[in-house]
Formats: sequence, C-alpha cells, structure tokens
Amino acid sequence: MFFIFAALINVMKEVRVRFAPSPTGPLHIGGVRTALYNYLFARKNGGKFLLRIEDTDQNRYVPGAEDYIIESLKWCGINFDEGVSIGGPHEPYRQSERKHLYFEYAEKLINEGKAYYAFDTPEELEEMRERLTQKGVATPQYDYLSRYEMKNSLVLSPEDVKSRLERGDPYVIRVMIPADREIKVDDLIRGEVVVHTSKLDDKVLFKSDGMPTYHLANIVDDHLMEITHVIRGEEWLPSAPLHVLLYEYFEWDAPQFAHLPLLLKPDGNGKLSKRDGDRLGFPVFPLQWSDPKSKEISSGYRESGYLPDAFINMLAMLGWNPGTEKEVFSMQELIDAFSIDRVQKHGSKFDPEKAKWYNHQYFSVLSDNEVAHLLEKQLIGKGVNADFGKLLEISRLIKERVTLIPDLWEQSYFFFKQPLTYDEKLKNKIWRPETPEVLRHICSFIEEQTSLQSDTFESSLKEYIHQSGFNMGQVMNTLRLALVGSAFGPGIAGIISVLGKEETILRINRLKNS
RNA sequence: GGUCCGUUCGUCUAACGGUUAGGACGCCAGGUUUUCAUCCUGGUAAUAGGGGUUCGAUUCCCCUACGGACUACCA
Repeated sequence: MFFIFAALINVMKEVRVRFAPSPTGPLHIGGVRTALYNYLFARKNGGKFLLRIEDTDQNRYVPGAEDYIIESLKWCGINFDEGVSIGGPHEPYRQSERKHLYFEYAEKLINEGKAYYAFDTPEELEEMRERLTQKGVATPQYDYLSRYEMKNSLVLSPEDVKSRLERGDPYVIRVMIPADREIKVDDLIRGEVVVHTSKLDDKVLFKSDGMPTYHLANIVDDHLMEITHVIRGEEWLPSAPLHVLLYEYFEWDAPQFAHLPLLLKPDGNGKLSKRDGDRLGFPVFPLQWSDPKSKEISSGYRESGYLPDAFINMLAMLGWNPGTEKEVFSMQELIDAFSIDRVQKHGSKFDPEKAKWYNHQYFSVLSDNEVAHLLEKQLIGKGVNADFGKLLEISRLIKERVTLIPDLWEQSYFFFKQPLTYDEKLKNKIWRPETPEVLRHICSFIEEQTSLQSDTFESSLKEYIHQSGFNMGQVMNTLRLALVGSAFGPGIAGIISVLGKEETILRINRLKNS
C-alpha cells in the first residue's frame, strides 16, 4: 500500500531537470549533448527544463561565455523553460547572484556536527599531503584520519575558533564524512554504485572567498529549484556519493541521478577536446568562438555550414539509440522516442564523417524553397544578386549534391559567373578539329527551341545529337566545358534551362573563340 | 598509486539465455548519371582473454587484460 502511494506521488510530481554549465569558455559538443538529453527527457515527460549558470569560481569566469551558451542552445533548438535571461519562479538562476543564500546551509551543517571550519593554509595542506605520502598512505587526503591533525574547529578550542572568526582569518567549511559507511548512488544508467566513505575526503563546501563550491551550490540549488532528475556527465560520478550524503545531511529527498558517458576523440583514446578538432579538422563547438584573451578562433558547426537539425540528430545518436533502425529524427521525433534507459554506458568516439552524412541527409529532404533561401544568403555574402525563381530552379538541381551550406556556392557559382578558365584535362580529352563546327550546329539548334523546359528539352537535345551523328559524350562534355568550365555539376540540359538561350550561346561562342 | 565506471565489425550501434550476431557510417566492387557528386545493388568486417553457471551464453557471475573518468578553497 505504501509503495503504491509513494509511486503515485512520484508519478504526479512534475519532472524538472537542469543544464548547469559554468561560463568558463565556449560550450563543447559534449555539453550540448548533455543539454539535449536533459531537454529531451523533460519534454518527453511533460516536465520543465532549466538553465542555471554555475559561476561560483570567479577566477575562471570568461566574458561572453554565458551569452555563447544561450545562443548555442537557441541555435540548436534546445529551448529552456526557466533560467538565466528568461527568468522563472526560482530567480535568480546565476549562482553568483545567489551568493547570499549558501552560507546558512553550510552553517546549519556545522551546528549539527556535519561540517566544520578549517583554517589550514594552502602550504599546510601541501605539507599534510607530503607527510602522508612519506608515511606510505595510499590516498593522502583531508579525511577521517588526517583531519584531527589539522587546524580546524574539531581540534582547536572553541575560544580559538571564535577569535579567529572574529579576527576575520580566512577559513573554509568542510563537510565531515563519516568514517565507516557505505553510500549507495542509484543511477538511472549504471544501476547501483556503492562507495565506502573511507575513500571520500572532507570536501570544501564553502570557500574562503565567500562563495560555495560546486558541491554545496548544486545541492542547495537543485533542492530549492525542485530538480527531480540530475542528468550530467560521467565526470561527476565520483563525487555523486558526496552529493547523496549531503542530501541526507540536509534531510532532503535526493533527485534521481543519471551519469552520461563521455564523448571521446575520433582516433585513439580519451575525451574529446578542442585540440582534436584543430588536429583533425572538424568543429568541436556548436558556434564559432573567439577567445577574448588569446583572440584565438575556434570553428563552429553553424559557421561550417551544418544545419542545426542535422547537428542535433547526429549528437542525439551518439550514446543513445531508439532500439529501431530509424536514424533520421526531427526534434519532435527524438522527444517521442527518447528514454534514459537506452542511453549507453560507455563513451562514444566522435565521428566527423557521420556528422557530414547527417547533414547531407537533411539537405536532400529540404524543400526547394528552403534550399533557395540558404543559397540566397550565400549569394548575398558573395555580392551576387539573383531572381528568387531562378534560385528555386538551381536549388532543385543541386540540393542532392550538397553536404555543407558552402557547397551551395561551390555547386552553383557557374550559374552566376562565366567560366574564366577551362579545365585543360577535359579540353584535351574532348577537343577535336571538328568541334567548332559541331558547336555551331548545337547553337542553332538551341536558337530554334521554343522552350528550354529541362525535362522535354533534354530528350530533344539528345535526339538532335543522335540524329546528327555526333558523338554524344563528346558533345555533352564540350557543352559542359563551355558552360561550367570543368567536369562537374548537374545535367547539361538543366544547366542550359537555367542559363537561358542567350547566355548559353554566349558561353559556347566564348569557348569556340578561346 | 587509489576509487569508480566501462569493453559487440575501423566507428556509432541492435540482439533484454536459443539469430547464418542485424543495421548505419567509412572502405571496396558493380550499376545508373555519356561529367562529378548523389542514388541503387553487392561485398569487407565484431562479441578483449580465461574460468564458471546453464541443455545452451554476446547476454548472468568471477578473474585477468585493456580503456576511461575522478583524485583542488575548478566546475
């Protein structure tokens, strides 16, 4: 009976998840994936997704990083319901602005004997580690063994502690980890993870600069913001037992945990880093980032010409799969299909080729109209004006030949510019003494046409070449040389149809006279 | 070093004890496109190793190996 009731409450409770990056630089695609899985989970369960900025480390703050994160999520179509920049019922969503509320929680723990003041200097901490290492201690750390040899409120007299605090001596607040207990972390992806407290250390909860550490801030905020599921990277798994213990210390219900596997570098081992992108030539960030200090520029998926939906689809499939053979998913389809228990346990090597494949897939299903708009934007960047109707025709001809947005220009520039040079290899291969004569005939044939509609025109052109006894390959390739300048591009009839009579004949004559 | 997590084709993965171990990317070959790309067809290729449990293990357990994360007054 109790269990049924408890389960019911659980079902009725609104799902609330958060993405909580720290603004220390651009968001890496692993971070985007974490945000995506949180988003999908929230939407799938009819819950809320919030964005919280964890900026408790003032030293690592990078200007522009927060805006970058917000813009990235926006580009990806990962919309949040509450958070920085849009507000919500639990404002503020930036931890630096919540600074005032953390101390009382740390103090409460001290009053209950679950935490303590520590006055050790960095040098003293270093000495302690040194000393323990000398003694052959396997894990030299501030813990249930070493804390009684340090300068903290557990060993100092109450008077001493009081006067140090009144004097304004720098101090931190450390959690007191029990000596001999097992902490169980129930993870949605990994099952039960058990850690003995003797392996944990008395982590700092509150820093001497008056800011909480991640460990304190994330527990307090997740509780206050009523977070039900903490979905985060695997790098947090080792500190999850501490977090579970803190929930227990505060007598709060702990959220469900799910620790996501990492994104690994395409070659070799280890987690994907910015360096891998530079080295292997693919973006590691959603948007281009220019470092405010070093001025160094890192490429982004958006600027490289990826479509956001394709990028998201690719990322979603790295470490999760629906259990079917379907691979192309819209965001809504991802939401419908998503479930946390189909998330992989192990890390995934990132595959830049697959990213391109996804983008190509998305291009081929885009409407002519959508492609034409993308092409139009490219042309504006090149200073080329063109009639939209013409762009539609061109889009239809080239969209299946395009992988990235810049390919639109690569595949279509010859529609807007006469070829200035001719591919020598192709020219040598097809040019014959009679070629100019043949071209003259082709020109007059084109001249006579009443319509250049590509479907009908193509067959009549071929018919004409065939009946005239010309070599089909030679004529077609020569036309290609005249119109495009080299051996690539869509079918000749389609090109002529877009170019029109006048321009086609102009280009043919230009080749003839070259 | 310690703690924790992990391990199916080169890569992403399916197979919740019984399959000729399936799909996708890549690669290779053929076809279509009288160009190039696309596209189509086919091919290549995997259960890390060793022990158990079981009539039967990719699947459950143990050990080994290998890989990864963490090990700050960073998140």
